[in-house]
Amino acid sequence: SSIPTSTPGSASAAVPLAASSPQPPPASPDMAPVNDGEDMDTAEIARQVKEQLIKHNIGQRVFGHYVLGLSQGSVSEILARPKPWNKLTIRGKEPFHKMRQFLADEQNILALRSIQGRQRAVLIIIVRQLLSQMKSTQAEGTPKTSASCSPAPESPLSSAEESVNGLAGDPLASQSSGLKPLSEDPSGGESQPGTPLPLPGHSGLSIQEMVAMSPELDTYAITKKVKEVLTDNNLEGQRLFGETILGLTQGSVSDLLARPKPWHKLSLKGREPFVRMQLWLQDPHSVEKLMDMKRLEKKAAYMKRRLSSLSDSHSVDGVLPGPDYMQGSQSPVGQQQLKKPRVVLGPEEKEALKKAYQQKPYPSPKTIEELASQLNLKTSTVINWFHNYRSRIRRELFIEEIQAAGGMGPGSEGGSPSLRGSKSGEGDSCDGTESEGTVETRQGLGVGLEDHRGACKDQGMEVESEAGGSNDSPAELDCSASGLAGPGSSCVQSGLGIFGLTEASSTSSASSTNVPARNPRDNNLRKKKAANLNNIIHRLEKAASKEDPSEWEF
DNA sequence: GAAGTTTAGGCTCAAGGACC
DNA sequence: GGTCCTTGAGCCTAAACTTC
Repeated sequence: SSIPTSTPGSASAAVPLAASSPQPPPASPDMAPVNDGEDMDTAEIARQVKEQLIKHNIGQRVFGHYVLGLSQGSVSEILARPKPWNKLTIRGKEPFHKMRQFLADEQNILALRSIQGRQRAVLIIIVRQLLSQMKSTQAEGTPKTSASCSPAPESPLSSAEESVNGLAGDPLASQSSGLKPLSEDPSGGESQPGTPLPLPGHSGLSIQEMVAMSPELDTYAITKKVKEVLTDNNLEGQRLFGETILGLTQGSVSDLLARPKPWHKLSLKGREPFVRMQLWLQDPHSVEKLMDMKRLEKKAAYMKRRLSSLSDSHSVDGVLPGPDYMQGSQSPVGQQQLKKPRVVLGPEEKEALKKAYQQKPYPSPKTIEELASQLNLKTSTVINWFHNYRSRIRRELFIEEIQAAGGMGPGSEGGSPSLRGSKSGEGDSCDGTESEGTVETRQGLGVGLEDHRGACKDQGMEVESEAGGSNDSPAELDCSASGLAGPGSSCVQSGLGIFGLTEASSTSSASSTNVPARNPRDNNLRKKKAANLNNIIHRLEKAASKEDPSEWEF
């Protein structure tokens, strides 16, 4: 009700999304007076707007569309290079009036955030309708196999389709976008990534809807719990769990479990596996089902072996099918020839790239060219390496921060899984720990880490400035004492709202015994960073907790 | 201001190698 | 042989930048 209506001028530009979309929140005529007498700090307004957009995960497109009635490009321009007030025309000043108005009332911001959420929900509903139409028009006689419903990866519907089908109780129809079209396996014998089992309960909601409505989940606690459950039940295989429950490959599961990202750093899509894990943990029959799958797989593997041994004995002239032939029902040879061999960088090449990274985390095209020619690599390989390295360093660094923050997360078990048992010699972990392997062995070294911190400063990743040195929040406090342990807290996420994970992260105290002592300088730095991080998280959560997902309309 | 292009980040897959 | 970890690469999206 407090959302201002659009101005007559901007109304034409601000196109409503759909009939179900809410009232757009642009400023009303009375709220955006063009008062030429006043002087506005356009840079400050732009900065604050930017901050709010980032904080609330609101895209420039949505903001421009609903608040300013401008395109994303224009919003980017205004926010990145706001002109001084005195150089703006009356028309040019209008967006700043609207932005100021937007900032003035938190309801506006929250409304816009819910619009963003609802846009996604509306999309899902549209896709759902399209799908049901498609299904009804499809020939009913065609037997449904996992392959027959498999969307091409490039299909824009594939992801949403998977989400819609995935929980609609139709496991056969649920294929993720990760599935390659060539994976059509009429036998359906092998489980594939992208065929997660239907999730328990919530049958009316798609996974995306659930993700959108989910309160903040403690990703560390969830992965920890999942690992525990899997280990306790002799279900260590990441592949089975990934393909059956998450619809992901083993590699992805490994990554997720070893280096879970904090919830607030994940996009909606990135949160999906965690919601799936959370729902899986809640299912009383989850372990049973997975064990059944394991048994079935074993049986299938046994049958396959028998079959292959039979066919071997019948093969003519020693023409033996290779492993690829066995895996894919289509085309072994042609496919094999099309496949690019994986590039494996040698230690010298990695070393050279790392050195280049330390000097410049964002190398110019010229530098990339030079590096590529020096190392005899393709430029795309060099670009990809930098891309991946930056990304992984960020993640490793964040985990480090969380560890330092007080034993939450992977560190509470005696070191991040990514740090635990790193391969001898290989030691290419992005955290700069090289081959030291464990946290313990890193004790006292601290060299690589510092180097990377330096590098990340260059990238503007330093969080210290974010806190602005203010210590008025419970930043320095231990989570248990800071009052952050309530719902929505990332420190002790014991109450997880509708998803209700229990005893999450109950082992925060364990860290005190497992995290080795560091040198004082390192400790101070970590404490300071952790404090700032807590501060940021606290402020974000405080803001986020004001919005009640149950009020969302779908 | 709109539209097109470039760049970076996020997510994921899957190959290759190491470990058990 | 099965499993896990690491990591190069592909694809998608959002933001920034450029052109008209």
